[in-house]
Amino acid sequence: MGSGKRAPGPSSRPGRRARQKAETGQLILEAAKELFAEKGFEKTTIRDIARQAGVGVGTVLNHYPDKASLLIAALLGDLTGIQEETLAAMPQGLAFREQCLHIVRPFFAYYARRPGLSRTLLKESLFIPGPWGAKLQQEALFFLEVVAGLVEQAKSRGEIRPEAKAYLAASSLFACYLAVLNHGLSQPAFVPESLIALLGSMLDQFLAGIGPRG
Amino acid sequence: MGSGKRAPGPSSRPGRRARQKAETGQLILEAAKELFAEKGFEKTTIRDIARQAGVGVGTVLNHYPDKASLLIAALLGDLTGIQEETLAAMPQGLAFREQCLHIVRPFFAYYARRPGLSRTLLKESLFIPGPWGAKLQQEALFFLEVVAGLVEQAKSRGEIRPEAKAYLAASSLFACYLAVLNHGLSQPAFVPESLIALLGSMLDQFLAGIGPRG
DNA sequence: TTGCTATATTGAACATGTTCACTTATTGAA
DNA sequence: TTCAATAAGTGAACATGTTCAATATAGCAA
Repeated sequence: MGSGKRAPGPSSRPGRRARQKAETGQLILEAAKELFAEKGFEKTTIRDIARQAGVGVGTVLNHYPDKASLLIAALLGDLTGIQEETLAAMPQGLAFREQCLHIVRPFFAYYARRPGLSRTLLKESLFIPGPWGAKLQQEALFFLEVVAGLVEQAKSRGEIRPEAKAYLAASSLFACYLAVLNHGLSQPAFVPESLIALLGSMLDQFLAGIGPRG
Repeated sequence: MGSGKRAPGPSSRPGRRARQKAETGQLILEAAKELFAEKGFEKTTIRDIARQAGVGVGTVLNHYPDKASLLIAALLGDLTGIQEETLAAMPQGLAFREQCLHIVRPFFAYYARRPGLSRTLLKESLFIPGPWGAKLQQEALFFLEVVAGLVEQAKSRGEIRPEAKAYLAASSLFACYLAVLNHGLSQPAFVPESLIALLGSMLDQFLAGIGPRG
């Protein structure tokens, strides 16, 4: 029934197949990005994506196991890009608190530009099977490592007590980040500034502790 | 096409309609509980539920706006029950840390008995529209209030410094609770004990703070 | 060139959540 | 009692994510 490859092409040298597959995958991804951005996740059907990419429906699901994976694929590149930029542009001499907020700010700005898709990403990202779910989780784990590293650096500056468990602290802070993000996305309007302020308060409290001074 | 009410019944006194509706809703809810518990959320179709309840497909969706709401309805009663029991059975003289863990333990035990449904609940509970989503969120907010109240009590016992912001602290702790829950449900086996231990460590760190002593 | 195998592609078929026009029962008024 | 209005109930129709057997191509060996 199918007509095989879309564009047979004249050349038959080795590597052709892999290149074709990569190109098709890219075509699908571009179409998905465009349509998700334009119409949102739920209003975009896989058939829409296939049509826009000039490809059969089955081909889309051959490259990405399900629609949620397609969303992750569409946004993950942006997210890792933001992460890299932000870490590369980390100013010197910032306190731990400000370092954390410096990382978070561009992410919140990104979410603010596409609250609908961000909502869906946050929701769909939970318990996703397959390689794309794993990639997203890997990204989160890398995030954790980064924050844990910042904690260690802050220790050496005397900003954080030496006996504090860095990874545990990073986990708690990441939990707060996600909770604040969830709260922000649950509001009708996503307001990054107030969310950053909220996260800042949490950071302060976490640094100071709430137990009796001693 | 439809045959109207399932059991017309002889009596026609007022209030009949409301009672019938409540009964039908209950029938549907029981069927949903049973099937969700037996086959899990995704393997249970709305048609299954309708058949088990002896009711048409449309009737199910007339009582609950969508499948996710049906899951919330099926579990929410249990959750509020656990909450009430746990609060009523709170031992006297417990430290704040132990009070928190005392509340969390029965919930984790509940999730451990149905990890699949708990996963789905956690995922589907994000951004659910309609009355059932609101009910679940209300439940979470009540939880927050309870923890904030415990913080205030701990203040008066001198266990928590007076200037600590109670609601902010409760929010951070709830965030950690959710993150630990998510982590546990992401593992192949949900092990309450180790999760409780993890949450305990977070509580300790949160009470002590990680900033320099002074 | 000629076959053979593995792989990419395809759309029809399927499963299932959801919508909706229609039927029937309840209720209160005439 | 009769009847009009309202509400509850119903399943066919629909929309869409996903599966899969069929098909065509690429890569490669003889």
